[in-house]
Parts: sequence; C-alpha cells; structure tokens
Amino acid sequence: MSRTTAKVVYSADEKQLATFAKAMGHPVRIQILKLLNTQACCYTGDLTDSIALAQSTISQHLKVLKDAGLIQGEILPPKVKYCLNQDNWPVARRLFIEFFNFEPSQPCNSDS
Amino acid sequence: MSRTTAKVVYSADEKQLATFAKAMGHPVRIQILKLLNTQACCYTGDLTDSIALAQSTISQHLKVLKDAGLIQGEILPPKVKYCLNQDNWPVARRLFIEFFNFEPSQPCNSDS
DNA sequence: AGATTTCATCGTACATTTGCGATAAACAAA
DNA sequence: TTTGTTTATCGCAAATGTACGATGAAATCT
Repeated sequence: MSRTTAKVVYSADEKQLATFAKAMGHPVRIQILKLLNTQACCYTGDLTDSIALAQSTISQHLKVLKDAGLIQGEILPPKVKYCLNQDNWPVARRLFIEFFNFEPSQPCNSDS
Repeated sequence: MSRTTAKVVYSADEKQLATFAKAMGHPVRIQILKLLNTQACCYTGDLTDSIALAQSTISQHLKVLKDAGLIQGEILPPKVKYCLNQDNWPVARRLFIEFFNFEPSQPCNSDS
C-alpha cells in the first residue's frame, strides 16, 4: 500500500446507466418495454394475458421497471395503466445511445 | 383455463438484448466497457489499479462480460489483454440503438 | 530449481432476484 | 352488503449475484 493510486469512483451517469441496464436485464422486461414503446400504454391485465407467468410475477417485473424509473403507472380504477416514464425514458435513450455511439480513435495498441 | 391465449415467447433478439443489458447492469462493468470503448484495450492489472475492488472481484466482473459476449480476452503471457468483442459489440450496439430509436406512432390512447 | 508476476478459480458469506400461491386493498356492480 | 374484478404485496423457496481472501496455474526472471 505504498502507492496511493486514485481509485476511480463511478460517475452519476455510469450508475444511472447501470441501473437502467439492470432493469432491462430480463427478457420479460425487455418485452414489456418494447410493448410500451410500440403501443403507447397497457394494463397489467394485458400482460397477464400475453405472458406465460403468474400475475404476481408480472406485477413484480413491473415494479422493477418502475423502481428503475423506466415506466410509470397511472391508477385508473380498477385497472392500472402503464406507460414509459416520460421524464426518464429520454434520459435512458440518451445514455445508451451515447454509450454505444462513441467511436474509439485508434484500433488496438498495447504499450505497457 | 378455458381461453387458449397464445402466450408470447421472447424472440432471440429480445433474449440477446436482455443478456447484454444484464451484463451491463453493474457500474463497474459499465466502467470497464467504457474504458475498452475509449482506449482500445487493457490488462486486468490496469483495472486492479484503478478500481477499488479486489483482484478476484474484478476478474469475476470480466468473466461476466466475457460470458455475455461483450468482451474478449487475449492471453499474452503473463498478462491477459481485454478488448471489446469484435463480433458481438456491433450486435449489441445495433440491438440497443434499434430498441431506443423506435418512435411510437401515437402518444397514449386507452380503449380496453 | 526457486522466486516473482499476472490472472483465474475455489470456497465462503451475505444480499438480491425470480417465481409461485395466497392474501389484501380498492373499487364497481348486483 | 355481498360479489367480482384488478392489481399489489407478503411469505416462501430456489437460484443467482457480489465481494473477499486463499489458492492454483502459467509464464518469466534470477
């Protein structure tokens, strides 16, 4: 421990990107997001019909997406209508697109 | 169970996207990918120096990224040089960009 | 051969995720 | 009020993820 190497701490953007990515890390949740991105909004019941998982499990996946800030739910008794989170979806899009659109300057050089 | 509702099975692309996203679901792994995207390649030791985690933990994160197909390791004794996976990185980029660049046709209509 | 460097893997501990059925909460309809 | 509909939450079990130190494997250098 003689060398005081400055350990890097992740930036807010990196943490945010990881949070979004983690929430997207399940096929069912990708499917839900894809659906919401395609057809504006849906109810939990729509998903229960089209996805072969228990209602409680789907509700849980919705919670993961909601906690990550990717979707939002509007209570419309007796149903709940889900949409993409209007504030955060554009943020997620920006973070991912920036992340993947970065082009390296040089191909692959080794020096150390 | 009278209604035979066709339960949707995720497409290969959806599964692939979820796999990539899952691997990206940790700030350290985002940081590693960012580094590799910026500066072509690196050795495990470089990461051990700059990230405040045990060497074994970093090696584990590298394994997650390698198993997901996002990076590849070239054994260059006594070191191992990591780069983005040349085959899959463009695939990941395409999947994410397609996913986020889809624009819905209508804002939000409810009918059912 | 012995010591060193670099990295992966093993074993362990704890936390989180995933899935289910059962139950609760909120409201509409009879 | 009772019944039905819709959704969230609880409790549980199994699997997976995260982090660490210790150990092992492979190659280099004395």
